[in-house]
Amino acid sequence: MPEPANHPTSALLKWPATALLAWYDAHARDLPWRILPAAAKAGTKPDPYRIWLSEIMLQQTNVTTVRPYYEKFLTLFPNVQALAAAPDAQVMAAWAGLGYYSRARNLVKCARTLVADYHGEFPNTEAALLSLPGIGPYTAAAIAAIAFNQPAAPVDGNIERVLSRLYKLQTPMPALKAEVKQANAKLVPKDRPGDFAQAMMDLGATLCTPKRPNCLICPWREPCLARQAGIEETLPIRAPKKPKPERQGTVFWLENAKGHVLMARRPDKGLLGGMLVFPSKGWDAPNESQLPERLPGAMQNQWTPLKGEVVHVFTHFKLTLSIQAQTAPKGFRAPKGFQWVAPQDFAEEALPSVMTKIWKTVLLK
DNA sequence: CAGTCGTGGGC
DNA sequence: TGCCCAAGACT
Repeated sequence: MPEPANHPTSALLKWPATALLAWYDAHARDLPWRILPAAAKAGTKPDPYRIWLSEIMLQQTNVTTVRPYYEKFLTLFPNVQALAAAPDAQVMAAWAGLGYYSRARNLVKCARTLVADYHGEFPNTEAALLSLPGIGPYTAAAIAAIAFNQPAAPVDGNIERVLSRLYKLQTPMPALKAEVKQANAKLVPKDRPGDFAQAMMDLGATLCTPKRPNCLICPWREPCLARQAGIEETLPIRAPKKPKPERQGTVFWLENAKGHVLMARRPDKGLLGGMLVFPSKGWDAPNESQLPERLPGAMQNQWTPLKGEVVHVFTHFKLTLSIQAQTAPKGFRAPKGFQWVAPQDFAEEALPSVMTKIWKTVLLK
C-alpha cells in the first residue's frame, strides 16, 4: 500500500497513544460491560462472555439502545452455557427490537460452538475468534484486545473517523479502512491495547463526533492534522448515498374466538430472519407468507380494511403497510407454519419493531 | 466489491 | 419532516 501523503512522523506515532490513555484514565465512560482503568489496575479482569455479548450488540447500534438489552440478556443468560442451552425462540424474543437479527442467530450458534468445541471458553487469539459465527474482523480484534489484552488493533466506525482526522486521511470510505488499519497497528501500545481501543471509541463517541466535533477539549487537539487544516468536520469522506426504494404491502390480521392472532415464524435467512411476524404479502416476494391463498374459499373475500397505514424505514427500503382484518370462523385451524399468539405475548416486546407498529395500530387506535 | 440486513435518536 | 448516523458481518 502506498504511504499516505501525510504519513505520520515517528514522533507522532508515539505520544498520541500516551495522551489518549491519560485522557481515558480520567474520562472513560462507565459502561456495564467495561472494567474501568482503576479497577483493572486493582486486578479486576474482564469477563470474555460479557465483552463478546456487548460487542455483538453494539454492532451498528448505540450504547443507549444496547444498555437495557445487555442487562436483560445477562439476567436471562448469565454465561455461555445458559445461552447455549436456551431455545432459539427465547433468544429471538429477547433480541426483538434491537434489529439486525442475524446477530441473535449467530449469537446462539457461537455459544453452542463454544460449549461443544471449546469447553465453554472463549479462545484468546484473534484468529480463533475470527472463525466463530458472527465474529468478524472488528469484533475478533476487539475481544482479543479488551478481554485478553492482546496487541490487536480493532477498527470500527469511531476509530476510522478518529484516525482519519488525526492523520488527515482523505481516501473515501470504504477503502479508507485499510489505511486506518495500518496506522492503527503502529499506534497500539503493547501494554494497554484494550484500553487504547476503548479510548478511541470513547473519543469518537463523545468528542470526535461526526458533526461538530469538540476539538477544544480533545487530547489529540494538537497533533490532529485535520484540525490543523480546518477540515475535521469533512472527514471521513463517505461514498455518495443511494436512493432508498419504496415498497408497499398488506398485513393480514386474523383473530380467533379466544382473541389470539395468527402469526408466522420467518425463515432463518434474510430480512427479519427467525422472527415472529403477522402474515403479509406484496413486499418481500421471496419470503411471502402465503396466507390468503391457503384459507378456505369462504374466507378469502371476508377481509375488512382497517384504518391507518404503518410506515417503517429499513436500511435499504421504505415500507408502507395497509392492514386487512377478519375473525376466523369456528373450527378454523392455523395452517401449517402458522401459530396463534395471545396479544399479551407479543406485547412483551417479543416482535420486531415493524410488527409492534402493526399491533399497536390495530389494538390501540 | 457492493448489496443485504433494523432501529431509534438527533437535528 | 426527512435525512444522517451508530462498537459490522455475511454473501
